[in-house]
Amino acid sequence: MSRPEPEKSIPELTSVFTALGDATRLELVARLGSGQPRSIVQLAEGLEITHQGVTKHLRVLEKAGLVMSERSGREKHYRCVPEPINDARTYLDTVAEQWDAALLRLKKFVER
Amino acid sequence: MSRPEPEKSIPELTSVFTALGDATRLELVARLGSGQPRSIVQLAEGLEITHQGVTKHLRVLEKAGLVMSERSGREKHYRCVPEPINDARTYLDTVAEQWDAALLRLKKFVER
DNA sequence: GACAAATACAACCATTTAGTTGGATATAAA
DNA sequence: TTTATATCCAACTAAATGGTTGTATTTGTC
Repeated sequence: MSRPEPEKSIPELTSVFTALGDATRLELVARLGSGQPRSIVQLAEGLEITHQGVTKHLRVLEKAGLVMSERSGREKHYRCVPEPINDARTYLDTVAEQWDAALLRLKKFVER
Repeated sequence: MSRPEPEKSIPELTSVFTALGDATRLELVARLGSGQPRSIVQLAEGLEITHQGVTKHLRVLEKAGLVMSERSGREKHYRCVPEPINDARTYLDTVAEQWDAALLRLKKFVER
């Protein structure tokens, strides 16, 4: 009945969703989930945009808190940070629950 | 171990995430979850943007498949459509699982 | 030391986005 | 029938976004 009370602030949530709202970044997210931390060139492998383009996408992910980076020699290694994804998941859970309930109420209402 | 194989296409997913990546639209999503279908003016109530602005946001939500609209007299009523939210949820579930596993592997690796 | 590789910084461009305003159209209410 | 309400369309603006290029800096390799 009550609206979703997010644990994280709305701005934090929107920045996570915005970060996920791009095909290239979803690809990076997928790549970072399949193993060790990876450098920018590694992550850019096979993508048809420049390294700079990838760097920008990684910065978006980093600002949203989805990844962390660490310098190692001349390379910069990015790794995934699961917490924000889980926050977003939790939020979507409550929204989905709310919407399902709303639809149930509506159905009953239509049946008089 | 394998990357998330989305049920829905990547473009569909990104448009859902993009639609959720805005505070006003998250607010609309919350409002639509708490009851009957609502008109544009009803949805715009209390928001400090114009009706046209709200209309635009609703169109983004509709293109992403998150809401449906139906004319009723001079009003247009919007209601929630849960499926895309659930698709997004499912996707985040697999990503989170993948990331947790990646972090576990990394931890074990660091411990030699 | 010279050269190659990985990243960083800055400027630039085209497109999209969030928002506005103004005027038109359709419907409901007086 | 006049008037008010709800939406729609189109044009416009400012800012953000996704991408590029060029140059510089650091670091590893020969």
